[in-house]
Amino acid sequence: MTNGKTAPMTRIQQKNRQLILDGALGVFASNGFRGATIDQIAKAAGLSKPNVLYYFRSKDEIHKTLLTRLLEMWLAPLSRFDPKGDPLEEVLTYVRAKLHMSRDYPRESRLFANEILQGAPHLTEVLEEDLKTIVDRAVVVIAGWMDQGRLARVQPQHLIFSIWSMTQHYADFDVQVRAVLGPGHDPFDEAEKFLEQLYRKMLSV
Amino acid sequence: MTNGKTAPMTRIQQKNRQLILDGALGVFASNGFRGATIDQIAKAAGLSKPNVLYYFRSKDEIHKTLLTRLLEMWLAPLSRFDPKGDPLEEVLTYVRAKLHMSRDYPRESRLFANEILQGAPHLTEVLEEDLKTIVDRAVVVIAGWMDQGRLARVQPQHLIFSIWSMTQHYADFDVQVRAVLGPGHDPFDEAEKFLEQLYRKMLSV
DNA sequence: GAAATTATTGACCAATTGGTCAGGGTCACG
DNA sequence: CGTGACCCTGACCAATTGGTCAATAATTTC
Repeated sequence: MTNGKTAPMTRIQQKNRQLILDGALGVFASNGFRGATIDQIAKAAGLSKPNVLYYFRSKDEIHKTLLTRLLEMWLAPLSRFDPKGDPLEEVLTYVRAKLHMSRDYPRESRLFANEILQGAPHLTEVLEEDLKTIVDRAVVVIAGWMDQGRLARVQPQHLIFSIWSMTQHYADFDVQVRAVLGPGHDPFDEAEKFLEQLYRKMLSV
Repeated sequence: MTNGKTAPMTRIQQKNRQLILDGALGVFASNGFRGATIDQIAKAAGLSKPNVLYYFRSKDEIHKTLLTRLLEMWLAPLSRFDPKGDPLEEVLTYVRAKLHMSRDYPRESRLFANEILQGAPHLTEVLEEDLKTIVDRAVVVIAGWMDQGRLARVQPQHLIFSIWSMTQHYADFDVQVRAVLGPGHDPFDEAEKFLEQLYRKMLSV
């Protein structure tokens, strides 16, 4: 039942596991792991607490499932760099993709931020294997462009960090961004223009 | 006793309140507010739980005290922009100051990040008053430089966001940064060089 | 449509946790 | 050196919370 690969899931299992994960995503994102209670998750999912624990062995398992699913989606765009494409446009496409993810999936961004902030207790091994591998591949592509003189030379890893931090900032620090801007602003729209300017100037040779 | 202004504090009060705040900073930073327990704080401070509650009425009060103190230190460098200085150097000085704060006070950075991530339940009013006021002042100075053609024109608020997000990233997402870089890197040293390049190119007219 | 399987829940438990309190120790100060 | 204010703690409490379980309801299967 907890094994997605072999055990065939009934319709009810499909539906309820999804309800739980959806509810839990919001609860974890806005309260952190320790701050989230199974009761809150159950309520958000529209189920009873024992019923939640019927579909997931523990709170930990819900959290872990969520993180695993999330990580795939989160890292996917990084694998889409095309060495044959126009370097600057490739980077800008990635920046936009990440920014739109922050805008459209802020709960996912916050869940991830929470986890990393706490020292990634459930992610350390994934971080050091999958993540590093994916980033390393992207770094090779980017460094290639720089070697060819098609992109200004900067340390590729930090270029990637800059994209992550600035785009995720608009999801994770949303309240702060809005408090500073005040009413009458569209943070994500403005951010998109700002980031395009920034990377065009920075990366042009 | 809880009022720092009028009531004179004994040596013991001074010392123990400081011990508690120091201990609590670490505990809150690495566990979040809900994840932190008074027992952990007491242990970190080397005091008994009831003794901690002798110096602070509640866990909330410790947290609030910490945030208030922190916010001052955190925002101070933003007020130091000198309209008469060299624009690019002024910005770079601020960037360096923030990066060094991330390096030297990562617990403070994480405490702050945790609070904002949870929607800033204890900071909303401060955020919308003090923070906005300070930022608005800095925005005026920066916009002035741009009007004089001494700095490339970008939206000043987002310039500030970019500095905050990229510098704090190295404290808040430390595990991720180190996982990606692997051994043999000094994240903060590299970041300093990267950020200098970035802002020089971006802000040069 | 009955048996077998799956789904659901109220009631409960043990552990944790924020906070209290009475009583005893310690320190400053006259 | 005595006394009042300050400091500290073991024992305790009520609320919360992760998780269990026996019993019941709903579905599927044959």
